[in-house]
Amino acid sequence: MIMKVKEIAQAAGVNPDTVRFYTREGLLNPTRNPDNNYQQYDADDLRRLRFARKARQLGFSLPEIRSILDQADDHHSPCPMVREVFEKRLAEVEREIAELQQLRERMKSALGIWREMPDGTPDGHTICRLIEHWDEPALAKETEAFSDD
Amino acid sequence: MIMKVKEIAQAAGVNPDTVRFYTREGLLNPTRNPDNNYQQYDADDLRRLRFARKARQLGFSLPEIRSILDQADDHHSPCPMVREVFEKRLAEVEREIAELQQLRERMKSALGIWREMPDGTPDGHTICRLIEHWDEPALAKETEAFSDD
DNA sequence: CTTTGACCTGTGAGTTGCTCACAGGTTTTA
DNA sequence: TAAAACCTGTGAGCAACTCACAGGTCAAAG
Repeated sequence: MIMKVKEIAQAAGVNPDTVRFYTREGLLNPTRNPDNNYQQYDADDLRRLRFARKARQLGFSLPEIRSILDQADDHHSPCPMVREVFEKRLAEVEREIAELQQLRERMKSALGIWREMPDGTPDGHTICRLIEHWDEPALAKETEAFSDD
Repeated sequence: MIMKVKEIAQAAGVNPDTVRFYTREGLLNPTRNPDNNYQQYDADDLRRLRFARKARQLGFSLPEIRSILDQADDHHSPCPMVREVFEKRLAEVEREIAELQQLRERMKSALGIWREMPDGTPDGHTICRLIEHWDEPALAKETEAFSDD
């Protein structure tokens, strides 16, 4: 089963330009139709493309995906690298969640405070002032020099 | 209190190049030292810079921050836009959290299944196969054409 | 048979928010 | 006085696409 760019793109639910991009990035290895120089993708390319998209959803980078795919090509035995990357990624996801949750709590409590303020719902100025006094959760190190205004 | 690039950068805990970048993006309005053409930042610039950094941590974009800052400059009365953007951003954060949590659960349960498999800890191949069969949580629409292999 | 429209080709630029490199001018320090 | 450390603007690079462009190809309609 051979497909042209638009066809494989449709089959995988992606933008044809993404297919072209993945092709030039070496994730897909289509052959050529010698008559017209068009790219010819087969079922294996489709599998690779779908794999790549799913791995992207998991947060793998394109170089990571490419090396996974390459090792699978080489029949290069089980690749422990894949598992390593997967667990590293899981840790990242958990860290991102924690950060975002912290952020959400701070935003929500800020909104709550504003709502309870005498003037009623918070206006823009109030919020600007609040952001100004937002505490930096990290990377506040050499902020001591030139002590504020 | 006048500061040069490196000084204000240090005071805000950012890279001097970020200061230069924000300056050319119009977030900071330093004056010039006519003697040597150096940029001169004052306490107000520092406030703007710190505000910008905090707003960035909340996920505001630079254009958003610039318009907030500009409206504050115009003494343009409380800007309801700010509040709108803030609440929009909060909603985004909550959506991101939900997505990441879903992702985490799927990754963890996958790892759990692998660990319980007869062969012991999952190898790369197993994981590759699992990623291949990962269900797409969304955007699976016209995936029907060219029904897989 | 030719035109039209939809597709294909590769390449280059735009997106976001920085960060770094470069080449040249200035100021400080030894 | 010369080297080190700073300043200047501009331009490129990062990730992962997305889109625009110019030109070639192909299927169907006139």
